[in-house]
Amino acid sequence: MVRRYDPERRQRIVDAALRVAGEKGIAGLSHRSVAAEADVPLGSTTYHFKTLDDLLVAALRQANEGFASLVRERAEGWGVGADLADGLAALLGEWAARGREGAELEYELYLAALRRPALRPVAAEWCAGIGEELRGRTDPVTARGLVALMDGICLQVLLTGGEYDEAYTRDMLRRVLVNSAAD
Amino acid sequence: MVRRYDPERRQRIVDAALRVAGEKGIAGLSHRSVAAEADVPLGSTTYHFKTLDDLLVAALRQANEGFASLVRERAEGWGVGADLADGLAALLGEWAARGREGAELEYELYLAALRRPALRPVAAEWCAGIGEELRGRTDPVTARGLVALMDGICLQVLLTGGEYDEAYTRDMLRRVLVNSAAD
Amino acid sequence: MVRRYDPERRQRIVDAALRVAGEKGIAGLSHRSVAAEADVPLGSTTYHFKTLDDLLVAALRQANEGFASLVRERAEGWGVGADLADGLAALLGEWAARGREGAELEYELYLAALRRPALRPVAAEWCAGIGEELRGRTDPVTARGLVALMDGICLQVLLTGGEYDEAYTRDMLRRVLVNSAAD
Amino acid sequence: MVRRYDPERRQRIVDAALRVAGEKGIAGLSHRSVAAEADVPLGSTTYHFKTLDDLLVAALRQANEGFASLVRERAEGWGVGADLADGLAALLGEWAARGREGAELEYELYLAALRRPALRPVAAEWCAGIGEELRGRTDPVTARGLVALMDGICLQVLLTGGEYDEAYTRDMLRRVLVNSAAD
DNA sequence: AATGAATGAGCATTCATTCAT
DNA sequence: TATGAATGAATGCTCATTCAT
Repeated sequence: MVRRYDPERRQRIVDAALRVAGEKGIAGLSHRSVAAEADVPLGSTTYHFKTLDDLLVAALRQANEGFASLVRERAEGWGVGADLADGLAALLGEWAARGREGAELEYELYLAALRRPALRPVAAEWCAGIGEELRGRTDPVTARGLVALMDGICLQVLLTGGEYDEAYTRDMLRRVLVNSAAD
Repeated sequence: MVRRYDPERRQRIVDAALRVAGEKGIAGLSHRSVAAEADVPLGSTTYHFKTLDDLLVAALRQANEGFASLVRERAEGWGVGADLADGLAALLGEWAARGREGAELEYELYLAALRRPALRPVAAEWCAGIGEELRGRTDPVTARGLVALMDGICLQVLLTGGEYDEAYTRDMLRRVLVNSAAD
Repeated sequence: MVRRYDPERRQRIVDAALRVAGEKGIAGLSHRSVAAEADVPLGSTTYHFKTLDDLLVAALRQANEGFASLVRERAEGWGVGADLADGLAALLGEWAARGREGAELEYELYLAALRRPALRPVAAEWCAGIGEELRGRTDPVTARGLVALMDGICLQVLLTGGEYDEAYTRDMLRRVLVNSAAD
Repeated sequence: MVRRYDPERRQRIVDAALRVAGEKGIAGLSHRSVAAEADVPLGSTTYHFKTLDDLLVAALRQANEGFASLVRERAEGWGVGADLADGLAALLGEWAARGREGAELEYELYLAALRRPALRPVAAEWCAGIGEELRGRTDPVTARGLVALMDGICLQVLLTGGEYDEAYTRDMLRRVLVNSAAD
């Protein structure tokens, strides 16, 4: 075994972990499976990440970051009211279009956070991106409702294995938004 | 070795599985942990449930049954439009009031279907209860939106550790419902 | 479960055992696998055959019987010398033509008998068929050599996964036979 | 827990596996039985040999090695024709003289290839030793016949529990060889 | 800093056999 | 007579983590 000078090994391990978790779920993530995927000796994963949870947190934080930056980029074009619904529906469309695997992984984060305190803060960041962008474009209660609705729609797509329906999503988001004006 | 005559052992194993999953999460559920909780030999769990998935399915189905019967009972008092929102919001209130642990467990089982195809059909039944009662009280698209919204709201309650807010839920459900008239 | 009147169940279990052993090898034979293949309750296999060895012996005896009767039928046409080589080579051809599965199973018997005394007598019967027919057609030493050669050729076919070559077999058998005249 | 520094553990596990297989047959070989025989923790056997087949392959290869080197050593003295028969018969005599247990073990491993594809290539090596030495001393078809005959003779010795008869073996090998000249 | 080796705990599953019905 | 239920033992295998080098 040649000891390579490999300054990005840590990053490569995280990438591999995301790939493994995407394919086999968080339950399929182990030091061994990650080491194999990263083509790195087993000891290397335990060296860079003392425990599995450490590795999990690093991987999920990176996954979140991708979502957050997507939100930031797209949010510039969002208006208020019906326009906002268009933007959000399109955003979910982009999210879903990246494939079931990534979406599944990010939702598993929710699930895992339910039981693993170490993941709670990471899970909390997931919504933060959208939350920030909604602030100023609608009232807080409506914002909360929008996020809940989007969550529920994503969940249904994943659990039923159906296709994401952007028109339907836009319609529902609009209903929640339009009435906010009347409050 | 005492060989007990125990005609309800199968049921006791399912009950134990629900208890274990409630306490330690699905990840903590194993033939061994269930056997210990049910005070039954290990072989007994594999005898009654060929695979762990079989046991999981039985447990999820039983958990669902409680929710389904709750829906059936309450649905009689539901009207249409705003009244329907009242009924649904109250229903979720009752569900949440039974305590966090039960709700968490049901959601964890529900979300586990994401990665375990064997659970998908059972997860689909979860919504069926509400779905049936909504039929006839609103159009199918609106019904789908209502279920998505309720799902999202429940998820938020569980993940943020906040309290269930019935008034807010009613408000959001109404927004989705009221506009359905205009379609 | 309907308790069928099924007077041939014992036989059906033996047939199923042969099928299972043919497909998965003797190591894959268990009360359960046989019961499933025979579409019979588990208890039925242990009822008719007290132990697994009992079932194994019954199954292998039946397999032998098939080979023995094949030999008896064909042996009528055998002559002496070169003619005998023709007959034996053709016999092996028929044997091999029944498919790898049956041949594998019968050879596994040899292997198993090496370690399981219960199977020794059954294994001994395997060669008896040919032995009898060779008596009178050649001297005992040559007979022994012929059987050894046939055994070795079969073994090579099975282990290398190659095709049975009747012409080559005939040639080799003839060499052993022709020289017997010179002794 | 004493963690021993034991650089030859892998080899000791293979040795133990051969001992176990010799005593209890391949069927009695398990990670546990080998670990016990090698006086090594269970995890050690699965660490060095990912699967039981891997261990089996290593054991078979080592068993073969003994035979192969025996062949290499003796082959120098072999001539052609009848002389070759002398050499081969003597070689089998030496092989058999090492005792029934070793021979039984080597044959059991060899025959196990029937059902375990992983062992097939290793089983093929078994003949390769002789095959190489025969090349140049006779034609390929005759060589194949010689190996088949030797295989069959060894099998008979083991299964009948009889003694190895070198004179008989020489006689039969000669018959196959002598006629090769006439082709 | 890096890693191969090591290890005890745990897992899902299969099994032969026994026994109450 | 049949058979579903039961059970303890065993199996192959994976794993997180530790440690000597």
